[in-house]
Amino acid sequence: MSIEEIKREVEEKYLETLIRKREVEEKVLPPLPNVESYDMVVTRFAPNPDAPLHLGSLRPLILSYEYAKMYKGKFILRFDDTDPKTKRPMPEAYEWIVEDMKWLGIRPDEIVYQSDRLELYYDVCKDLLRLGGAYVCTCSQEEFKLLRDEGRPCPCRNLSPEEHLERFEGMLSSKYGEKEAVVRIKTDLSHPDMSIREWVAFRIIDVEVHPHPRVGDKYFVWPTYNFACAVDDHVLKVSHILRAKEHITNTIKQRYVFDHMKWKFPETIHFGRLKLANIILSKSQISKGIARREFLWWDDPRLGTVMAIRRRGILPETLKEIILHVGVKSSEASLSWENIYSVNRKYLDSRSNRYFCVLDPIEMVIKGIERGYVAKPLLHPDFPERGYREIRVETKGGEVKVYLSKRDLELLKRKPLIRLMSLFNVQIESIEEEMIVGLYKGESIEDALVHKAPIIQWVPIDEKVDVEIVMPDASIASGFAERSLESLDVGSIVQLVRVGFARLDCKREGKLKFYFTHD
RNA sequence: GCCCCCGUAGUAUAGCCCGGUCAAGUAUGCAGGCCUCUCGAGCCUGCGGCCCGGGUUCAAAUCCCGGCGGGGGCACCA
Repeated sequence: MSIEEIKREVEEKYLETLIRKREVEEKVLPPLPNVESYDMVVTRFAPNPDAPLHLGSLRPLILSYEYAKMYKGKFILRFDDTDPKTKRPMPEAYEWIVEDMKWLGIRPDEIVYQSDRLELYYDVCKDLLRLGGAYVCTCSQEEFKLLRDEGRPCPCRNLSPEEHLERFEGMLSSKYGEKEAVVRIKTDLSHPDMSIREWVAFRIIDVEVHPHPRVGDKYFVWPTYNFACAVDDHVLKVSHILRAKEHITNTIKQRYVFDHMKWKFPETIHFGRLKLANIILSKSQISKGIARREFLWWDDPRLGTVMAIRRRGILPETLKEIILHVGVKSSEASLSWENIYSVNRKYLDSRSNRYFCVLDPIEMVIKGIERGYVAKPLLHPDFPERGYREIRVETKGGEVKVYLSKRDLELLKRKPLIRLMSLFNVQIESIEEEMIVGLYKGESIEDALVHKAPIIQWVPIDEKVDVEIVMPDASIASGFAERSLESLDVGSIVQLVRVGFARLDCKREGKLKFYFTHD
């Protein structure tokens, strides 16, 4: 039996098993705990819309969504926008987040804005006040901290619920100014973590100075994240909270609200932080950079925002695969562009058609040609059925002129014979500063292979389109590409042969502007 | 300083709960080869790891203790 025959037989007999194996290998999320005790799995993603989504947000987002899908449950997008002052929401960010999610293929079953729900939080607060689970504290911050550090109650703590209810009404009717009164949740006064002791549930914000982008100055008593989050996780019937470990103390704080109210606390999974090596994620770093004009915008190619990587041609499948692979482990994971690229390349390779593009162009004259040529390179070498492009070269006085890339100059110096891909072979005669001279050496591909001639891309001198590529470091590479690219739709991702994958970002003034994806 | 978490190859992940089937699997990376009209993809081979030290046990990546290393939290932020 020849090798071919064996190969064929194996494929025929075991193809099914091979395919099945691949399916099994697909990453499956571990089951969620205690699913049986809920009517439905409900998860939520709760961003503060003070910036667009970034790679770090993807772990809670994708995991929450995927788990809801896995259990045919419900997935809620909740904007945690209860701080008009220090983490003031960006009006545009609400839209951006929805758009980025849509691009990721994630459609929430419900969208909730916490800034619409202040009355609800007030109601729960009053219940809590009545129950003695919370109180209105009018101590100064300094006084309070002194007592707290010693594990002693402040003078407000033991006043009657009626008194606190009255004080709370006072807060709501602007009897107090900023920092003059807060609502505190009663906790273990001797809790080893100081921040947990008697944490703040409501504070007063001067909305004349800091209006909320959605509700303006309508409310000035704002719940803190921990209070609003606790109330909503219960009211929205969230069954499973998937959040990063940085939220562990918040989980402990929120549990006090549930305990006071006799609510059942959702199952909570804390996973480790996702660190992205050499990728800029920090909101403050980004907004400072934009203000200083170091970055173009939130989608600057150097940034790790979803907007940015999307513009560069990273696919949603890639991000999903990476997040599912990383999973829910409680240790930190550090990923780098390398990891993202290799997954993305896997998806991109079969989808992206091939085109020629030369960067830092240099002219080459090829002598000794009798007639004109039309090269017909395949759009994709693995899929001939997709067809080919036509690249025409004209001959004038026995000469053809094309552009090559200066990046190939070293290669040309080492190898006397080269092949212009899908066209013909050329013997290098001389290489000057701005001009290469070559001699036509026939069109046989076999010759080229025998001589191990490098096969390089090229662009005809009179049939070209200007191209600019925004590189990952935001620098711009420019050159020429074959004209068939002119009909490419904006947003398409192609492989520029021997350059790399790139996404067509826009067409402007006869110029094609790409964003470089990766090689 | 005080609380908490984590530690499998360069990176990520499986295994750890319920010790033996793990002389540790997978992906990526790196090295080499094959294939190919791309420096892409594919295929093949190789490199590389249970943080350290004790203990329990016939047997430990898996259980216990200690050390070391890494991370997080300590806001009227989310």
